[in-house]
Amino acid sequence: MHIAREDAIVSAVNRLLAEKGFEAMTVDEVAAEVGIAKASLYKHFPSKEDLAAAAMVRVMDRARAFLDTLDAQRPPLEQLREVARWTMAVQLAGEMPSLPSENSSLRAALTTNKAYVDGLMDVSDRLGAWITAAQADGSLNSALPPIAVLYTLYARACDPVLGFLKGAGLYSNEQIIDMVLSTCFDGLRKR
Amino acid sequence: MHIAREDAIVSAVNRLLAEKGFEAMTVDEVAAEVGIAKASLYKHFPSKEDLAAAAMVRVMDRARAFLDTLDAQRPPLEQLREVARWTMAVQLAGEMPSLPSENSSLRAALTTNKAYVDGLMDVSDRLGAWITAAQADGSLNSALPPIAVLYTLYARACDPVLGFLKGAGLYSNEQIIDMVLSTCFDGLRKR
DNA sequence: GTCTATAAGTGGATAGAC
DNA sequence: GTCTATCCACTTATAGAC
Repeated sequence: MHIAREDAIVSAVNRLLAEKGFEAMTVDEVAAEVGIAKASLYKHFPSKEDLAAAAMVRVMDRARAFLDTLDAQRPPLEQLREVARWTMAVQLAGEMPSLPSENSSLRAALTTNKAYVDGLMDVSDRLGAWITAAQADGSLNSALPPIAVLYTLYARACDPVLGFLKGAGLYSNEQIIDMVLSTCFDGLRKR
Repeated sequence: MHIAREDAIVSAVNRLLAEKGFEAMTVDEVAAEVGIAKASLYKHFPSKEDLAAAAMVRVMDRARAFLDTLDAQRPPLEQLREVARWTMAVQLAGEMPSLPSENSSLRAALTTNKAYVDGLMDVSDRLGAWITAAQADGSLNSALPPIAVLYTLYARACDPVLGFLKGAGLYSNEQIIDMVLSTCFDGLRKR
């Protein structure tokens, strides 16, 4: 009923955000995709920003659920690689919302959304633990500040290289992910 | 006179595109920054897309001019590294237009703009030659298709990691560029 | 809660005088 | 070529009936 409908709304928002981004997505489209009137949407979510925030909260929840499935016994660098693989798979599946990274009304709305911020903090803490562990065991470059590693991993979720390579039409999704994983962890230089 | 004014227009467009992106930039803002009426703008450029295309053509010209300054005697991998460094410096200086990479009216306008396409092809050809040379001399990972390397380098021009690290406020522009250069060419894994 | 209808505002583009 | 003034399509958001 109520929850199911809001779930359908968030699904539509998530898909449209992945396809066109926040600015190009219109509330009319969301309502049309859900099959309800626009005014009804606003009974569930008070603004377009809140719609996008709800989609981001869901993605963050999906990420945390994925982290829960990982085998805690495996080496930390492997965990990080699996996380990067997952984010790229989500993006290639057309399920990763694409948001403006700066100077937007959406940024302010997101930073004041407790559910989103809490989720982001949780994910960052878990990744941060693996990063420091991987640097301690010598598998990750210790010259890089952990924050730079964290951002580099987050950036895989919106890497335009995935879309470019997909557009080239020469490689499967798995090949694309493997190539970008290679550039991310092994670098362009020959090992 | 005419040329100087159009140059001022393109400069304003370039700055606003770097600051806010194509969709968030309004033609009113461009006119206000140049100090002329909006209708006058449209005497010089027939559409907002053409404004952005002109900015992209200028960036492409700047890139080609930079390529001309490189010492052709140096190893190809060094050339590629210098190109990546340059694109990141331009971005950090707030002079790199940020455009939607897909599904936009702008994409169509750009692909039919001969000056832009020619410039892009020229740059791609020059980078492509260095890429294959670097793979031949063993300095660049030969398992990666050259197109994947090319896109990876292009992506440095719009890498959100630069802005994230700048926002952290802990590092200088030079440090940020060196870190991202390291992750790009050497990878996250320990060497 | 859902709907139709519309308010309120914005942005790209243009008409027409000078 | 530049200006003022305006048009028109579109978008977010809301009012009010059911």
